[in-house]
Amino acid sequence: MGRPPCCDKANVKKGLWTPEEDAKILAYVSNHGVGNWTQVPKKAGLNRCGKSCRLRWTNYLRPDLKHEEFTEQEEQLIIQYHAAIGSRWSLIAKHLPGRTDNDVKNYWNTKLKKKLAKMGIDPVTHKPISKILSDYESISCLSNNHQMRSLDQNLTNSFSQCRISPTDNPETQFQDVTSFNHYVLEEISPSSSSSSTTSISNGQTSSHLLVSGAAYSWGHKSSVDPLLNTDITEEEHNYQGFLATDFQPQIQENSSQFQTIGVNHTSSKVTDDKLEMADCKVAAKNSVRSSCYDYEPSSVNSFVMALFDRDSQIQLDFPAFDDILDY
DNA sequence: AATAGGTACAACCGCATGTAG
DNA sequence: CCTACATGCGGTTGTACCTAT
Repeated sequence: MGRPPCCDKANVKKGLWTPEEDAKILAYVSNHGVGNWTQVPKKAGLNRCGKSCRLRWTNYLRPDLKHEEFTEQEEQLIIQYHAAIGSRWSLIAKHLPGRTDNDVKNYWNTKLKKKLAKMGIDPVTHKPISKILSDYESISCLSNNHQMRSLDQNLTNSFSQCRISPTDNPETQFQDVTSFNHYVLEEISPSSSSSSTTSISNGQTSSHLLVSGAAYSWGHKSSVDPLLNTDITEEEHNYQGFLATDFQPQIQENSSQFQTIGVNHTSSKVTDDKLEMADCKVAAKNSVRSSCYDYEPSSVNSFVMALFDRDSQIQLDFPAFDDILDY
């Protein structure tokens, strides 16, 4: 029953790879191509686990990998993606040509976390640390107080809200939607409680939505928090300025991955059926949620609200991640 | 020169999911 | 349909190198 084991785990070599071992992997791949990693140790003459060989190839030996320092632009992209989707390193790495998930993860853990902390920004929530601390103080004051019930009510409300993009007219963001099936979201403005209609094509690719979403969440210089619609702190303003300064998503005309990233967010077809399914699902769910919008942010629970709020925003902006955030 | 502490990053581990048999 | 392995992923560890004392 089942397949035979890939290797004898007790007798395989572990630890750093030697140049000779690297040469064997490279020779094997150039002769046989990539894949069938369980056979690689035997055929390449290596005393390693196939899984280890695959990892060495994907993280280090692949010819398309960059081995130089991360650029300022890559750094800002990582921060923006992390703010939007958290530590989904493989997803983030897909948008940084020549970088692996391991590269991005290591760079985040060794450099970027510290850099943000120095700026007074919490690397987990991407919110000012001073604000988080004051929110924790406020929350701790609630323990003997029946305000907890209203907090609970507000959390419930946060799940059911939709919010207007703080940037431009959505119609300018999603062009050419008529060529695809598209879905209509009823979105309720938090300030006016009035509704407007936004057409979102299910033909958007996740990469385009990612960049546009991250850019308008953090890349503008407004003095209003795009998530909470309240005044922001100095640290937060500086952080947004830091991300916005000289930042232009890289446009590579001949690269399908980055072809239409930019200010227009022109539509492009999704080739992955799963993405289309996710878009449909979220569109339907959001249209239901929007009907019961009734939430006013308060300073007491703004930290917790910000977390749930951000996830709601992500679900709107990045339908492909719906399953991840569907708690 | 010795060594303790910090840093960077390669590699491993364990889990979840997909799939061959 | 079930079992066990392959694959992909994120978290963690190990180790080489650097710097300060």
